[in-house]
Amino acid sequence: METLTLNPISPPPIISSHLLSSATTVPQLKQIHARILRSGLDLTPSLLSRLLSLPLNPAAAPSLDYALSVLLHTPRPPSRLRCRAFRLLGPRRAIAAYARLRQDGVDFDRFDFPPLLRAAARAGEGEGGEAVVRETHGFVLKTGFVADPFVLTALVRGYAARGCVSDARAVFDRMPERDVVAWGVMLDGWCQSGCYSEALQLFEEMKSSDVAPDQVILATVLSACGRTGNLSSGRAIHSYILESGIAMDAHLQSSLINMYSNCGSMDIARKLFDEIPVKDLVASTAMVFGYSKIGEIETARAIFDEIPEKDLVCWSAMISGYSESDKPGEALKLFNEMQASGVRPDKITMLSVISACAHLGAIDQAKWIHIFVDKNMFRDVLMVRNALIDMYSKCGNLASAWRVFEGTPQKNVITWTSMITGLAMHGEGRLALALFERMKAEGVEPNGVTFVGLLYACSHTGLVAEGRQVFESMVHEYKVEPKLEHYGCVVDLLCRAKLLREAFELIESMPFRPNVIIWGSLLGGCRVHMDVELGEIAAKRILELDPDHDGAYVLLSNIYAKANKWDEARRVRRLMKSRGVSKEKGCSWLEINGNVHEFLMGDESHPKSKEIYGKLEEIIQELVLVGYSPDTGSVLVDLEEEEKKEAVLLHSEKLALSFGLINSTRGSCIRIAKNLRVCEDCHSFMELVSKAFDIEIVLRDRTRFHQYKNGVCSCKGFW
DNA sequence: GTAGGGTTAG
Repeated sequence: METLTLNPISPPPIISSHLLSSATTVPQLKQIHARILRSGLDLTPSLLSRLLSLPLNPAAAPSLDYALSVLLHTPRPPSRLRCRAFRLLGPRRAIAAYARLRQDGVDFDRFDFPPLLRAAARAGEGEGGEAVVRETHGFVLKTGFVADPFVLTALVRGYAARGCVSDARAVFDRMPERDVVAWGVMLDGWCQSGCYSEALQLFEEMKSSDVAPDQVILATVLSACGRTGNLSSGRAIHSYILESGIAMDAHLQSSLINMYSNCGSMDIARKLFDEIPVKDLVASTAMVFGYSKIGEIETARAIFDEIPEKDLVCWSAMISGYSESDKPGEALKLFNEMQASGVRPDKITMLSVISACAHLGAIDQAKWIHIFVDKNMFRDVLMVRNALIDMYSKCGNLASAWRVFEGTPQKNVITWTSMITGLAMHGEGRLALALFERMKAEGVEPNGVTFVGLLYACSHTGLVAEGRQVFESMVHEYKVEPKLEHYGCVVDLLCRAKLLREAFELIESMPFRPNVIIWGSLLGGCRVHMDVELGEIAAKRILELDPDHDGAYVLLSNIYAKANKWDEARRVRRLMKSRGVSKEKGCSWLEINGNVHEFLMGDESHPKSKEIYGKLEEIIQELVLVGYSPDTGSVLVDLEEEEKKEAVLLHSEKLALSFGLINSTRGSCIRIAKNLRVCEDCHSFMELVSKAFDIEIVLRDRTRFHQYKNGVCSCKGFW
């Protein structure tokens, strides 16, 4: 540490000006401070002034604490120093300083408020930010002279940042004069609170005011259009820009591209993007995002690869693109590449990576990412914890999900919803309902997604009465407007409970046009509980909406086959073939020692393929002894019965299970993830294997978990 | 006052 040579006999006046101005670090100033105290002279204002002009590191808490304590020991610090202190100390200390100064009866002036309000805007939860905004507002009302545009704009921002957006609007409305910045702050305020239609409304007001929108305003409002997928408003703004002759700068160009990308209009986005001579990083990221969203992940990757200097945001966009496009393995690979290139992830990147792990369903990867989270200071970030809860649930590890959940002190609605949904996925419907009671007791308001989870919990556990009651309370007690997916859950609930006719009536009477998912639930129910007539209707409706829906053909044909209507079954299959529709290939994943192995139906590409088929043969022989015979009801192709048996025995989850058995010992657990729903034969196969081989099997299919133990599955038949 | 990436469901 650098030290200053102090002459112990030098007289006090020299300490004051010369030494103070030559100090360049906080430790040096501290030494001088000690001398000043000994000298008996009060030089704290000069000391404070010098201290606040040093480059104080915002991350260096000790020097900021020191600055705060000097400020608090300075009697009546002048306005200039108060301002600088509010700016430099960081939100928490700035608010503490303000509280003390107010107690000391300091007369604040209009220069104090903007930096103070900025601190209040940035303060964390529970640090008193909102109180500061309200008190400042009180000052402004009491002393009319403080009502200058800077203070009022800062107030608008302060209220908006604290989530009090209607208070912000009230201040904004009473401003005698509003410049373009004031409009911008208000506009941003609505956007930050997710009130995008109000933002658009405000933009309309602005157009008829005497202040003309500039590039910043337009970029903000375009972003609002993008976030809400409001293509028509976005296009109108595009026209407005062209008509009003506002200069198209790089920011605005990127905002436009982003708006079109977000609205799924990739043709227009592409055209605008191609017109840019030098590809802007932001515009490229918007393109990567847009192509990922419409499922053109290869095109997204091509643009991503062309970006010369990749920053954190574009890496994250590409990672999340893979994660959302059913390519979680690629997402994790890219995450490793990102780190190898020296880019550090932030919490938003982590959300995508954790979500990728959840989609992958691989528990070893999940544990690894959790360790990564802890090592990299993301442990206490609520959003990250929420994502971890979901990840563990989806990886079949409910106990770990629960541990993260209970270890989260400040739970928000997403925390509760994730845990409720996790319990639902694992067939713990009653626990999910109990958790909802706890959530209510703790005063957390459920949202629409919470109710999806709860209804889902009921339908996957066969709790019909409870499910109806949940739907009732959602509408009447919580005033959550039921959306299509809520009706979908109720339809699912009724179908699983064999109340097919009632489900059909609900579909016909609900205030939405049913989509393929809703009809699919009914069709699935008809398949399980055998209702040919309703099944035909459901399949017909699905194929009207989506002629390429492979599941509809498959299920309808299964229904006919099960009802011994062979001609009909064949007709459906021929129709499917003539329309060129093919069934999505079954695919299963199995994780061994951190490596994920992929199996397709009838797959022989695995290096240990021979061994796998040998093991499968052995398993079948053992199961036949306990009465197993292949159930071919789910086989679609026109085959002889023997060949069908063979086909069902080649299902991807059976191959994965064989490989799992080769690599595990009795009493352990095999985890398999599958892209489709598990078929009836595989389901009973797994049950039998769990008993015969004394092994636990956790199978995640498209909709839920099946945990096979000692011959029984946790789904109790609801699947 | 500034455009790009985000957790729960489907």
